[in-house]
Amino acid sequence: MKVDPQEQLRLIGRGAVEILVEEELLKKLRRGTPLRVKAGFDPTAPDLHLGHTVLIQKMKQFQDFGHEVIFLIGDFTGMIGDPSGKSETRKQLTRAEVLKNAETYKEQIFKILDPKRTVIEFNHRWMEKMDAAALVELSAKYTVARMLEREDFKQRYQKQQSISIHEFLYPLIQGYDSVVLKADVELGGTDQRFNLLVGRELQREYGQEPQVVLTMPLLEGTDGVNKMSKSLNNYIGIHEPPEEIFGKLMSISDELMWRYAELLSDRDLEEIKRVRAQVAQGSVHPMDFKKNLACEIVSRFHGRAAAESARDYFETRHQKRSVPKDVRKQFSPPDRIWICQLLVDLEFAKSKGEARRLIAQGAVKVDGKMIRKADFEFLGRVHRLVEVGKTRIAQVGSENKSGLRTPLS
RNA sequence: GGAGAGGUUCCCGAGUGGCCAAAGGGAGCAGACUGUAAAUCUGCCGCCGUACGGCUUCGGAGGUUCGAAUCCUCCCCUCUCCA
Repeated sequence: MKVDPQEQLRLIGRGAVEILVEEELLKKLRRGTPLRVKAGFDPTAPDLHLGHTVLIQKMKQFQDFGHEVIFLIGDFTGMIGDPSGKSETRKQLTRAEVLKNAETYKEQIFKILDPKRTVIEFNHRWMEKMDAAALVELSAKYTVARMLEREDFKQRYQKQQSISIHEFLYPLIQGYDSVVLKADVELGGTDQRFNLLVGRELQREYGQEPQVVLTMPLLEGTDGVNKMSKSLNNYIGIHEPPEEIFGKLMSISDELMWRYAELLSDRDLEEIKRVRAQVAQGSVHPMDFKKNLACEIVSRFHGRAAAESARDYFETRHQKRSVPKDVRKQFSPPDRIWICQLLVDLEFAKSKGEARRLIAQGAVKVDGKMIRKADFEFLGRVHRLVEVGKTRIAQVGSENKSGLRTPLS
């Protein structure tokens, strides 16, 4: 696809928080040769969630314009752990684990990116060979004062929290990656701003044309406050079953829904604005818009059909309050089993004590009837269905006798 | 090297010999209300087949005591100031 540089710039800028420096990007685009666009990812968390996709969609956009995308897995920097947020020293992954995670990444990113225009790199490739002298040379190119400019370091320093020397190496190495890869552009979340700018600085030091830095907003998690992350358990993973994604999207707040629409939807920004106004004046129900948004996102990763059936599932389960046709979680119970034990086995409760509490609170139903006493016994030959709260539901598998299982779609 | 402050349950944070499975807040879960929205209100929130009780937990290892998160010894870790 040949698109006029001006036009490319306009489209690339959409949704971006900032582009440093825009004129430089335009200049690079005008050269007409494919740009090398880099973005780094953590090797420890191969489960991509919607937050990651904001960035990956941007990479895809570059690809669509004919540029080359470098998906950099920071397996060497992973040893350090990016200090943004609270960092613990991470355990080092073995080569095998890294490769396994990389496979998972591939499987997931290629739902979005074009494999033919994507290069997957690992920074251990050059970092492992770097000797102490070279590292000293690299660290001589940056100063402590400048390091402490980084918001996160500054704060931790002020709050009297520890900062290890090796954490300073993180931005340095990430920047050095750009030198090695001769990146023209580096993409990242706004939290990466500092690191990306170090890359510019270092490229200059090494006599290269500095990369353009493009930052994307961080997507808030389902809580609407913190950035989406697995460890905060406020994430929606793209590998999750369609019903799960759909359900999670339906439970975000209306306010957050607009944010998601803006960052995740392909819809025109103007259109979103228009619907928002309609919702405000009451002519469109927010839930309808939310359902459509959920459909759009689910179908991106699972296809149209799956999205439709996820919608059906949602409607029967939560609006009609009945049991959907396809209950994902099926199991084969023994002839008789203590209900609390069963709830633990199904992972509906963490312990029998918790199961007991759930029952006491009226959260547990068997075949649609609320269980009131914790000594209830589930009879494999009689009972068919277990529910906990509104989202946890499992039924006795009709054919399957092989024990607990969670069939894929 | 010296002086001081500190490490508590998922997180923050009280607790300085028994009334402590440990205040309070947050997160989480359930219920009510709803549009499974948000907000709000209520309950739960270490484990054990429940009540009674038992077990494990307050950086680690020992010790004192009828009894320790709380006292003592050693060790590990973090922060500040001085050299």
